[in-house]
Amino acid sequence: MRHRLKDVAERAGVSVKTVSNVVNGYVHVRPDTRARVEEAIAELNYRPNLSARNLRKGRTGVIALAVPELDIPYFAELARHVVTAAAELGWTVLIDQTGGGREQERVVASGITDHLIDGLIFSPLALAAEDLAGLDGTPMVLLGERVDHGPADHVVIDNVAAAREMTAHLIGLGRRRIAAIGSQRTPEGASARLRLAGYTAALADAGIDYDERLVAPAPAWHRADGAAAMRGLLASGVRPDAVFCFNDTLALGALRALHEAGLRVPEDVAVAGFDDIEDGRFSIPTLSTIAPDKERIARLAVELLANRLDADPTAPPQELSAPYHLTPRESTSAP
Amino acid sequence: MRHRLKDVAERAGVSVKTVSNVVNGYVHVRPDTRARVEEAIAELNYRPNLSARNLRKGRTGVIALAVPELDIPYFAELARHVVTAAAELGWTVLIDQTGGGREQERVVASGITDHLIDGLIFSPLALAAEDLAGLDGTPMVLLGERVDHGPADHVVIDNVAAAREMTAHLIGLGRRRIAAIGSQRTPEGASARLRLAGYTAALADAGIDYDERLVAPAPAWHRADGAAAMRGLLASGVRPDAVFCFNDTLALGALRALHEAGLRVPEDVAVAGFDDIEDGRFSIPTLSTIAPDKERIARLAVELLANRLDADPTAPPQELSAPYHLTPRESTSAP
DNA sequence: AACGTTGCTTACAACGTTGTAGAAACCAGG
DNA sequence: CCTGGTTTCTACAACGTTGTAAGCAACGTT
Repeated sequence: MRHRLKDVAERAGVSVKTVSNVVNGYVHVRPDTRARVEEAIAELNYRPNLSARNLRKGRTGVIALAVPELDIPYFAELARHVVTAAAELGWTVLIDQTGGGREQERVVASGITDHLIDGLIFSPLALAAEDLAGLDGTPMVLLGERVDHGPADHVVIDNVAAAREMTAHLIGLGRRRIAAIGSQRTPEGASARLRLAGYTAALADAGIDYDERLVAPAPAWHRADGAAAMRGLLASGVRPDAVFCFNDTLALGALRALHEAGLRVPEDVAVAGFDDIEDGRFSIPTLSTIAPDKERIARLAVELLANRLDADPTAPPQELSAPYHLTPRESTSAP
Repeated sequence: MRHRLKDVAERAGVSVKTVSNVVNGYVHVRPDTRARVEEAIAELNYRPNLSARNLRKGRTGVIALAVPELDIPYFAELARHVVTAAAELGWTVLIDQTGGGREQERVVASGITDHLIDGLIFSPLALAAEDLAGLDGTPMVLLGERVDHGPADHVVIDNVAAAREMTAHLIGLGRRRIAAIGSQRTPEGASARLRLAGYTAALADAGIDYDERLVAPAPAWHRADGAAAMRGLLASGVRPDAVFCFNDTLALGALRALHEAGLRVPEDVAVAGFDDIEDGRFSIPTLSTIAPDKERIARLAVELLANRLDADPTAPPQELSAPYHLTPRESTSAP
């Protein structure tokens, strides 16, 4: 049923290698030979066996993208861009879902690199630098937070600056009791730490005292966590007039909790998020956010990988920064 | 840098095949030999070359999941479940994004099956039965709409019954002018046709006349399309007291448009969706929806694939049905 | 006529793995 | 110590592809 080069060769009356040459677009093939071969290929509906080709070439044409969870919209949107950018280079993307635990991420980082993929784009939550030490072979690009001076390329955005800018935006609306949702004390919370740092820096810039009671932790960054954190803040009796959520799903949860509490957004409480996911453009109210250039992030990651594959694989790791911009919407509009 | 069976064999002082036997858990290996080999494997950090193994075995351990768009939450959630179900069988999932066009889907259906994957789970939008004819080899499971009596297994939910049930639910609230958003006349719109059929059936059941002006098409099923369709309905002067959207993202867009028009949900207009995506549990108001059992769908699909791979590959195609249930939330609560 | 040059094609080996078949070592029972 | 059976191990070939090197025409140049 499934044909091989040999079958095509017999049918066209040429050698196996000539068929291979036609398939690979080698120039020195007589037009009539090429035509005969192509005809045979079409008749047999021949398709190359990629495993064999990979074995021979040492390349698979497949890269992996590992993200914590696909149904977090940010990662899904990112995945789309990575798939698109990779397709332009003729690569297929194998998407892996780590679940975000450190152990699972370690498995992905070390395990999946089994010759099946040429490279890995990895958006880790929990992974530490030492987990990456001694990984042989497969080139890797890290997305998001720096795994401090790890041995791999990475693409980041300036979380501190972005968080600071968003907090300053809230202050600019005249808000003074600005809560933050999403802090994390675990080692996994690298993004949380940086965004918190931006938040406190902006408060300091404006001469506003940091109030610990206004900072709510969130174990994960799902809608439910945002809603729970917001309810917690309201129940504790602090009365924020603005909330900076460390990502958009948290913010959507917070919007929901505020709605349930009968508070108006932005009149009573302004709400800001981070990530610019599609939902935020249609939520009620629409959500102000930090919009990282996801397409750029994806493209840079793919290019870094391509570089490491084609050029010097031993070059020192690079860190590239992707742009973002603050996108104000209804949830922080002036009343 | 990267080691082969041969390297391990030399280090352990045994033949290549013995190492292979150890790696594959073959029983008749003396404990001390096994120990020596395992030690060598550990020292060299040996990992099998999957391309070579695949070439030899004719299996890759990879299945593909092809969906139109990853950043449509329904597909992202589905993808998560498929990845989880496949992992239990030791399979890796390669996720492919077709974009939903017929030509692209045809390429995926015929092209990706290039020996790189053992099977394909495919959620097509546009694909027609004739595109699947004459696909050799790779087993495929279709999700969602039946490609009429195509040559492949598929997992469906009863769209007509579900849509009918939801429409009846709206009628049960006392609504009589019930709009539908999401109809499509293109051949791609198989889901749209079935859900529309359920809608009209429910109207007929209740003795309500079908009013064409209440049915709004949507080229795609994104939030923006839902919002646009809703605005269109309102602008046209029809005054629906309920809207059944053919999926949740359309419904979220419709909620937004209603909000902008100053209409209250559910007091003025009840809104219902389909798919039960996470957003709908936190939107304002929360969204009534049809909740298909996504986990079940994923599991059935993976099992069908496993069956076809391990058991009789020539068995006649099966069609399995997954359950769903109507989940009422705020957007259709009694005023 | 002998010579390189170029264009086209081919035989062979190799990529790293595992199935097959069989050799070697071991064991138990006579 | 031999016999027959089991356990343990190995040599070889094969999976389908492509790189290498080399062969064979056909050509134009000396």
